[in-house]
Amino acid sequence: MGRTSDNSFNMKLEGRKQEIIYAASILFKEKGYSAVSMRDLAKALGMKAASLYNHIQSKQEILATIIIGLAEEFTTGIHAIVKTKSTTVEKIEQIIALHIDVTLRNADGLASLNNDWMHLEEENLIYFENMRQEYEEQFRMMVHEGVVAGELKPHNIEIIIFSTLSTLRTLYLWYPNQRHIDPEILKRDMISVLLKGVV
Amino acid sequence: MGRTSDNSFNMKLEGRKQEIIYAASILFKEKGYSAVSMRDLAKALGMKAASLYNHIQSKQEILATIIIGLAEEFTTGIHAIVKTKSTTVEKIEQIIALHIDVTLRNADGLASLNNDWMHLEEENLIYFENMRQEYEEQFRMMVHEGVVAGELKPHNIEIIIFSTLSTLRTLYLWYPNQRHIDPEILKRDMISVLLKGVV
DNA sequence: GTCTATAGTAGGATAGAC
DNA sequence: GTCTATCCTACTATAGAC
Repeated sequence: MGRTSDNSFNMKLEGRKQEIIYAASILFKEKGYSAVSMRDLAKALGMKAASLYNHIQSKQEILATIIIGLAEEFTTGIHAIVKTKSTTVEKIEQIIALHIDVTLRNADGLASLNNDWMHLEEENLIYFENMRQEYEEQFRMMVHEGVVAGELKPHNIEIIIFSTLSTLRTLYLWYPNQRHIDPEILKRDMISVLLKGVV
Repeated sequence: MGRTSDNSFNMKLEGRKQEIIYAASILFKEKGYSAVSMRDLAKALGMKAASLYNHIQSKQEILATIIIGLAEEFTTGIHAIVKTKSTTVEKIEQIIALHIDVTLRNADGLASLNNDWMHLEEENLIYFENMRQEYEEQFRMMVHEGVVAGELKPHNIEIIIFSTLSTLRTLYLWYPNQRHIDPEILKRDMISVLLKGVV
């Protein structure tokens, strides 16, 4: 499956295909990509496995569609944030908001992005790894500038990056159990906890 | 495989079995339990798949041995911490130290605990889920007491628990790339970042 | 304790009827 | 667009020689 030879990632998918991707996201979240069979997926949709192939080319295509679309959202998002003329703290606040927004929209898909990206193949694996590395690099530069400017405490930069990103990346596991929290209040509290601590 | 009918979890394993568990931990971390075959595992150990069964009963036993042992370490650890007559902040500091210690000792195994626990079967799945729930409950009570006593800021308790645990649970992914950091300095900085924030 | 050989099952994917 | 039937491969695990 070539990345440039189809249109799976950026445009809206036809109805049936979108249903398949959506059902797959849920199953992949529960058991992981490798443990979900095409028969499992078909059963969840009330059809037979063979019928899936009228809508998708392969199991691999489903995984790539889920992951690459989300990775591109994060890439686009952080580029927009970097460009703004904000303070470092404001930029980090916007990154927290970005993760919360994406999580609210597609928590299930984020499970695959976090746990099953290594099962991507060929160009998609490389493409994903490059996006992820670039994302971390943008974040790293941001934190570095914040420390130099005296906005952030002079902690080990890697620890700041790790502790912040690990929390944001795991939101997909936690938020579905906390739907009663208003998203705006969640953003405010998350910003407060991550930036100012709990003591 | 019954939990009480063998001694896999608490005592030291014979040499060859331990090598198998160790090699499996690494492979499970890289690709996940379901995507690692017994042939993959055997190849990593320079033997044939059939030979593995002279040392272990099933693939499932390997997973359970990895996960249950670690879960019991955390259970024992948090019970000891709860019993101490420390302030809440001191207890949280001890929990951070506990996670760092376990991660230093067995980062690979923690990948299975975090990502493949749902592939445990029967009693082991129930046993694990109970331990995990109890762990979170102990943590929750601790944070609650800290807020009531005025030691912790009156944030949403669930957000504090989530942000702290998500970072500690993801240490296994991060620490192997940061081996140059002295464990004691890591503990100190992690305590500072998680409790007092970065601003 | 390791091997070869293989049983028995389940996986992804395709062919062709309807 | 969905189905049944099936191909081919890969999986976990066992049997039995050495």
